[in-house]
Amino acid sequence: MASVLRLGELYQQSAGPRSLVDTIIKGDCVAALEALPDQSVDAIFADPPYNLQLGGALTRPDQSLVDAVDDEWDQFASFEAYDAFTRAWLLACRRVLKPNGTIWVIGSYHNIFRVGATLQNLNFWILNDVIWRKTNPMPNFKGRRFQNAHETLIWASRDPKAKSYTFNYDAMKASNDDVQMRSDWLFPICNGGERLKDADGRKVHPTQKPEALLARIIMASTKPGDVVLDPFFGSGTTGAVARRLGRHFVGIEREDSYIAAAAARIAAVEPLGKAELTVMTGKKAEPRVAFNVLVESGLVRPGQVLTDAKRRWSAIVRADGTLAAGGEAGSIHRLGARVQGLDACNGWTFWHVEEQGSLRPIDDLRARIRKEMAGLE
Amino acid sequence: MASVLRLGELYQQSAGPRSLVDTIIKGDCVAALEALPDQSVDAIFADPPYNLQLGGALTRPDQSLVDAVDDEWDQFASFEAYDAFTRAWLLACRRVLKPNGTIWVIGSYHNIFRVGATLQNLNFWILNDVIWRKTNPMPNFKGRRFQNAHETLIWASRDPKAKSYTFNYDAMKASNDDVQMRSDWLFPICNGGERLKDADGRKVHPTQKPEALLARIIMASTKPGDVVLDPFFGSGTTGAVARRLGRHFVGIEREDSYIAAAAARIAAVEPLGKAELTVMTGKKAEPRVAFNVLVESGLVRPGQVLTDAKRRWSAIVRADGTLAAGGEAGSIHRLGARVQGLDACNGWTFWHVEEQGSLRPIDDLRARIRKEMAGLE
DNA sequence: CCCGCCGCTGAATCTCAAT
DNA sequence: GATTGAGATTCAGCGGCGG
Repeated sequence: MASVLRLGELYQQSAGPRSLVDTIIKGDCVAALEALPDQSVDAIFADPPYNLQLGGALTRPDQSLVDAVDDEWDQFASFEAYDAFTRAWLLACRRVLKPNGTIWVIGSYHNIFRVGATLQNLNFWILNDVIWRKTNPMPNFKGRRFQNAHETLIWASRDPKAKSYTFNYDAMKASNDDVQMRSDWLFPICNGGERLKDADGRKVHPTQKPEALLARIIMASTKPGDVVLDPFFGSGTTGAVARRLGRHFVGIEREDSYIAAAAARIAAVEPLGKAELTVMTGKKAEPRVAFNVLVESGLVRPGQVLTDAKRRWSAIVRADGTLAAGGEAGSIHRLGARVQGLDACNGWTFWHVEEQGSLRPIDDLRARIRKEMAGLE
Repeated sequence: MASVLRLGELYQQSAGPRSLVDTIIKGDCVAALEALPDQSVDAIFADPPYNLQLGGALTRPDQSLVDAVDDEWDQFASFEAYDAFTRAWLLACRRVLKPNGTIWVIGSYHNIFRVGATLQNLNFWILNDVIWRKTNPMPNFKGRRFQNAHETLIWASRDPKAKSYTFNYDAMKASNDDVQMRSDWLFPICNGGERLKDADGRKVHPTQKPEALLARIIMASTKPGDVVLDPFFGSGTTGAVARRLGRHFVGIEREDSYIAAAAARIAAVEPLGKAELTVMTGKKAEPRVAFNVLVESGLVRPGQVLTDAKRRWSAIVRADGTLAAGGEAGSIHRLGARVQGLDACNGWTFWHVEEQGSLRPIDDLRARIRKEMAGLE
């Protein structure tokens, strides 16, 4: 039986029969869940091990070493072992989830497909998959793949018949400039002051999630006073955000160091008053539009000739979204600099296309695309 | 055995042994794939049935009916049936894929988790999951979920050991404002003039994919002249884009109406010329020039002093094309690593020579040699 | 006090040809 | 197949430090 750590008297109303509310239960996820009654939590957020299967060490171009997630808890012998683990904790979660409750699971391509298939096999009903787009992901240092710039969340109800799950549609829409909240969300990764550090300045947990992500999840799919279970509590982001937003939490965690850090973190949280429990909206930057978007959209054709404003230089558009001129090739910026013999050049304003007899900078074409994308971040 | 429809004489060079190249094979995916030899295609793009499992009819707020994907080919009795189907066509694809080939599969949350898990079970190696963010997705009319604004693609190599798969990293980066291409892509859904319509103005295929999406995929992961297989050819977007971009295609499709539309569409495509199709490459593709070539050509003299960009370290050039510093000697790379106390170092960018008062990396001198060499060809 | 430069870092399945 | 060695490879953001 797992031992229970109560967080002082964070919530008076949690005393009595709901004795595990607002606590961190120390122990293995499946065993610890036995302490909870059937159908006792309103929502679940789960950030299970991703089973990354990393190879050797990875260095950046400056030869510094990437601090890999190589913790023991992320090691599985095989996909079968990972599937068995996934099935076990999802089944345990299913028992304690209320019939109209929903579950969120986050993962990467290493594990999320197995998690999603297992969810379906256990008769959970997927409501959405949601993409967390990272504003500042780690680059692909060796240039062998696309930059892995997102993680995937699955949001599912307990079973297909459940129609009365909580979804605060109007709050989501109102907080999103009065258009429906989409399934792709943009947030920075957790760093800076929010990132928990130990006395030596080292990160407390290798995969601490940003509070903004949990805030969106909790605001979207729970009501004030609801109980949110996190079976892989880690640094306690779910607990901190739940408390701030006037929800209750139950955390399960095996490692003492994580439990201690999470407990201190949550104790320091100041719950918001009822009035402030409205959703915060993220800033929207002007969408970045790269030159290949013009090519792919057909606004600029491969083979088309670009010139500068005075037709002193010209270049040919290639299908891969680069330019070629005089045996050289490169991006619109590099080649613009190259033909002029400069170190740098803004290709958007330098290169022009002919339209109805007059020259227009390709920046005008980009503006057209941006207009179509307006509001998409 | 499937029947074969040849698309006129689209490609003269495809006659003879490669008799199925640039054709649409009519038939069931798995059976038709038997017509292809082992390890005969460079890349695969697959847009399999999504197994949408839609309930009743869906109406918009104005009571108009949403034209749902309710085609017979999208109906499966169970997840088990869908898994068996997925496993069968992926195995057949695996056989015809070259060892260094890659496969793309697109799907939604209804099916992509099962597809991803099956890919892993069959020993495909996931390289990225890529998110197609839609600029103009259909709203969620009932307001019960987030707007489903994306689809997911999985990009995988044939097996984990395959390291030489095609990825045109430099072209992707150069066309993306000189930063790495991310795993989230923004494209409009296919409509307007690109959307195939029949004589009555009805869409020919319910899930026609945008050409821009296929263009990015083909430009990123194939070379000109490669063969791209699409086992669920549908309206032939893969074939049309492959032909335009100087790649070959093989399509497999069951329905005559789709085959006819695709054949007409592809026949109308104008392939781009060789110059427009040249793919941007990086240093890895350049001919090797050893440091001693610089010494032998006199660009660098024995006894000359090299330093790093900030003049923190220096070394002396020896006549044999090695460097010496502080009693140590070795290649430009080894010695660069040595003086910095690192495991590795790119000597070409680390070491500099003084020229007219300013420091230039010896990589610049190498570029000069390469330019002379290029003129000799 | 501010600005710029520099160093550090984040869930990462991350080289390749020659021998 | 394993080993060796050349040499190619990063984006956004935070914080510290110096001018």
